Amino acid sequence: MRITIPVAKVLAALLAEPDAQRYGLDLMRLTGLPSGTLYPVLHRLSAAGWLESDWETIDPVAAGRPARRYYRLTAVGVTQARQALADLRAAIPDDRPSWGGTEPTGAPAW
Amino acid sequence: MRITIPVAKVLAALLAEPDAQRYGLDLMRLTGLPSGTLYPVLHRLSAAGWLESDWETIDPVAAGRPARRYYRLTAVGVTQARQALADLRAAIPDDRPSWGGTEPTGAPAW
DNA sequence: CCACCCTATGTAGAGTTCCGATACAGTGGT
DNA sequence: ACCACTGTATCGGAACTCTACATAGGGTGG
Repeated sequence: MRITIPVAKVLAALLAEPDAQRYGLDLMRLTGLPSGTLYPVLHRLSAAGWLESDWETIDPVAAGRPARRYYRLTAVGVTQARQALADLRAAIPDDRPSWGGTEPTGAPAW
Repeated sequence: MRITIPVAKVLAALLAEPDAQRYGLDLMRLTGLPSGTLYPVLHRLSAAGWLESDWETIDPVAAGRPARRYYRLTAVGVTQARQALADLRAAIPDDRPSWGGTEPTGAPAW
């Protein structure tokens, strides 16, 4: 499973509340991803066994909207996602290299 | 400038020590990226004005190695890179929902 | 009744990015 | 002669992203 930024956003959204029922449009709002990015990501994660999903059991006519497909992390997915995000955060650490940035004419030693 | 994970790794490596002279092989080691990924990233960052670079002035015969090409962040690059990394970190927030250290193996003191 | 927006999932295709392989060039070892 | 090492760099196919678009039902307005 290749971790990219869209993938990481999806994993972060799912990990934030592992018990919540998440569906496509919901994740689009949480991650800010367009549907053309999100759904392929969900399919890849499912194919990799990180996610499982099933259709909401409602009558679309009665509910007045299309049925949702709910996605949730598998046990494997939770572990892998946590590891992947931890690795990613470790690779992009906070900087703070001694000097505080846009100092007005402070430039000391060099 | 599109921020991807390889791009972010390069920016993080350069921001960690903005004064250091960084060259390709050096950044390959720091970021773990292969040359076929790193050099296109460096070129894209240069084209975007975030990086500038020049050749090391040595005699390769006397030094016993090829000359290096040194890359460093421009003033614009420093600002943009900081912003980009901050945005990325914000997009991939820390989880820790309801987690008691259930790890049987090697989980240290925290 | 058609146009249009809303919820919802999903595909198409162009463009961008990634990364293994490869190239080049010089040093140095066996 | 051949391989390993330090360097920079490109090529090309696979993978990924994302703007459109497709589908489908409900509701509202002209």
